[in-house]
Amino acid sequence: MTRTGRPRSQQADEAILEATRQALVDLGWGGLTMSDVAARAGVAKTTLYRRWANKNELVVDAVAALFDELRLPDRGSLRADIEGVVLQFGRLLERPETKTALMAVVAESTGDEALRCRIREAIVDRQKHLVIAGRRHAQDRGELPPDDGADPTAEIDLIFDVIAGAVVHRVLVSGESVDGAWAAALAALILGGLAGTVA
Amino acid sequence: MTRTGRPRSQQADEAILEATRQALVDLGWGGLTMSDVAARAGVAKTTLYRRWANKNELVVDAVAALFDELRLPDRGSLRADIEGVVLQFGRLLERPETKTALMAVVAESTGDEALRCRIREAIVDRQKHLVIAGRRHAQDRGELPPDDGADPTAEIDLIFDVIAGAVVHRVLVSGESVDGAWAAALAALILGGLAGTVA
Amino acid sequence: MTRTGRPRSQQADEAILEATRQALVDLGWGGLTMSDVAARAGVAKTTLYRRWANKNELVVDAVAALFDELRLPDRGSLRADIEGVVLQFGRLLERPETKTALMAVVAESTGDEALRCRIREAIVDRQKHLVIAGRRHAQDRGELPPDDGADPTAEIDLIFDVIAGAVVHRVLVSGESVDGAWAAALAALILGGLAGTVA
Amino acid sequence: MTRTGRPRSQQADEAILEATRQALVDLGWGGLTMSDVAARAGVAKTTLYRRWANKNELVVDAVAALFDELRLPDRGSLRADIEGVVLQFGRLLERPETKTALMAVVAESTGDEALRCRIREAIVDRQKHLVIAGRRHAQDRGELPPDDGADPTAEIDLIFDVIAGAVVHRVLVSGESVDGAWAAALAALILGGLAGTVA
DNA sequence: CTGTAACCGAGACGGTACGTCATGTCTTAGG
DNA sequence: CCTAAGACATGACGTACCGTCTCGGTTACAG
Repeated sequence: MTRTGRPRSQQADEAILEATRQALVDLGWGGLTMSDVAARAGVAKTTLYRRWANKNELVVDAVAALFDELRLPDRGSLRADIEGVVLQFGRLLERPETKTALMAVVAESTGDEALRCRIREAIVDRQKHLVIAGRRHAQDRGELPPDDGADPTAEIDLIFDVIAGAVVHRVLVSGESVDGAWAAALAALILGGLAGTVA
Repeated sequence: MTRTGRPRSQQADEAILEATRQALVDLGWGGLTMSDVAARAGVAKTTLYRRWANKNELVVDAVAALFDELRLPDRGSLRADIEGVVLQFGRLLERPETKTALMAVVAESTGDEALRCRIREAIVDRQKHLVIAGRRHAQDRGELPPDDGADPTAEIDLIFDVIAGAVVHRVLVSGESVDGAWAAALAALILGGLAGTVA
Repeated sequence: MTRTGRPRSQQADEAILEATRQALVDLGWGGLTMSDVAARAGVAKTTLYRRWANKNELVVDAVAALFDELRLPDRGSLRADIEGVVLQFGRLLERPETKTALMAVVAESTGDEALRCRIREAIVDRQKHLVIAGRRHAQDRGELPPDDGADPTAEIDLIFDVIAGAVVHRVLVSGESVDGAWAAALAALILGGLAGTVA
Repeated sequence: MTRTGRPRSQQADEAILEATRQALVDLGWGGLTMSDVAARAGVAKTTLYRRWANKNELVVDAVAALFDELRLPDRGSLRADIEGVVLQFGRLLERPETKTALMAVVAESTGDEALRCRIREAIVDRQKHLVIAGRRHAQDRGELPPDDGADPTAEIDLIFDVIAGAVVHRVLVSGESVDGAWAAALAALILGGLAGTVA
């Protein structure tokens, strides 16, 4: 089977995603329209719909790219690692394109299993990996006990929900920023909690 | 200035809010339309717009009523109080009308200060009150030290963001349910954290 | 059954039909779009579609109004009556809005029985009435024999197809104008033909 | 200058024209699309556009081929010749591909001089030739006087507009078929008219 | 007990975005 | 140079919802 016909323009893809992010900043989720994105990207609506079936999927992909920048360098201690990831995630969520888009697509994903999967793959799993990496670093340093054979999934999920949930809630619901003091307080709470549950 | 003219129908209000919740269950946030709500409530669109300026405000009020049922009975220990409120909040969020609506209005509130205020008054403050009450109960029992004169706001906000954020994240983003075991684990983490920060 | 709701704007109807005729002059049949008509009429597309289901029906109604002006005053002789109606019909067809629209809707009416009916009622029957009236005038004057009891429908239809067809063909297909000389020649041919068939 | 490169496929031309006629039958003028014609002909759109600039020209050529079959055999009398050509033309117009296409391209030719020329060359002149031939036959037989030096163009055009117009109008506008009786009646009218104008 | 003012239903209104479709051009790989 | 395949920019399509408005008609309080 030979590939035939004109190939899709790769540069159109990136132009569309960038236009989507810019439109989110300017107009918010509710004001974002496919026509506007197409116009900003210098692309026809058809081209846009050929790649993404609807607004939700487009925005997920556009926003997902922002999560690529999340990293977990070894900062020398579990406390520093937690503070680092909290600050990083906080700064990411405070960007207007993330702020306006993330909750909206999560809301739309209720009752749309395909969208939920796309979000999980593109965004959630990428963050959860940070928790797993941080845990491994701490075990290597001896700050946390090594795996005892029990499944650590539940604990990882809990820590993930606490960290990500707290940051999301503070930024989007409470509407306050994530600064060093708050990050330190959250890290202290979690460290205490880990010590308490371990003991 | 005397109020004259035909008074507004009080039963229309409740019919509209109930119709809104039902429509959210059936159609989700994206599929909900004002016309549909009006039709379900047996009411003209005019009547609807006379009371709520737009979809967001209507949904906030419709959903806010659900949060009235949150209570913090004294369960005898801080641990039990936390587990109780986590389970209560989890069950509330797992209802389809809450699930689909809450994140959506939060998303819309980005860049809409009036909407953000309405959400804060109608929803957020109502939940935060639970944290404050639980803290006072624990102090009365001697589980937590009494106020030392320092402003406890920061600590209350942190605990609130952690509890509410973790529950929201688990239910809406991770897509898993809040059961007794998870509630116990979260309560344990927070209790350990409080002990650690206090010590 | 009581009439309820806001009544339709009668002035919108006429604005739309006039805008349609003007758009036909400017753009021709192929270039005419519903959006453009709506914009010219200062009316929303919805308003337009509420009244006419598609381009064809709209144009039929817009053009039909032009045929209202066709009259058959008694000019004193059958020859003069024929010449008069030929000239009138020729002038009507030479107007750009008629020229471009008439054949197009006739073409579309192939395979659309509803459209064919609409055309017949709104346009064709209105013209055929002129032939019937002219025949009666001529009988009153003694130029044609009175009805002998036989059905005159076939003869009327033939004369109608010859006159209307010849004018349409000359103007639209041959692309030449209908002037006095041509009208006289056509009238002479028909008068001769009538005499021949009668004799 | 030598012709180089791959030569055009001659069989593609006929496949396209035949596909066009078939598509006209199935979909009518309004429903006919270039993509569909290309698909039916098993040909790429590029190939189609390389030969015909647009839909109108393609359809003119596709339909014009049908007019090639018009003939005027000498049937022995002017009356028989007229009846013959009327019946022939009627049968041609009653074919669905002709019916739906002819008026449509005529309508489009309003305001498109190039298209008008193409129609005249491909279709109109081919028919008018029949009138000229019939006239010459009749003169040869002595049924009509020989040319007296005056320009017969006006008379030929009139007869042509009357015959072609009447047939077109009966079939397409009145929506009735051209049968022997009607053809005879039309022939009688024209013969009477010729006699009357000559006398 | 009659105004009158604000309410009510219904539904038409001007807008705007939707997602699809057809047009005519272009860019590939291959004949 | 032609061909098939198919992506491209453009722009109209007909639908749906928005939030406003205009109707005729309905309360309930005021004079």
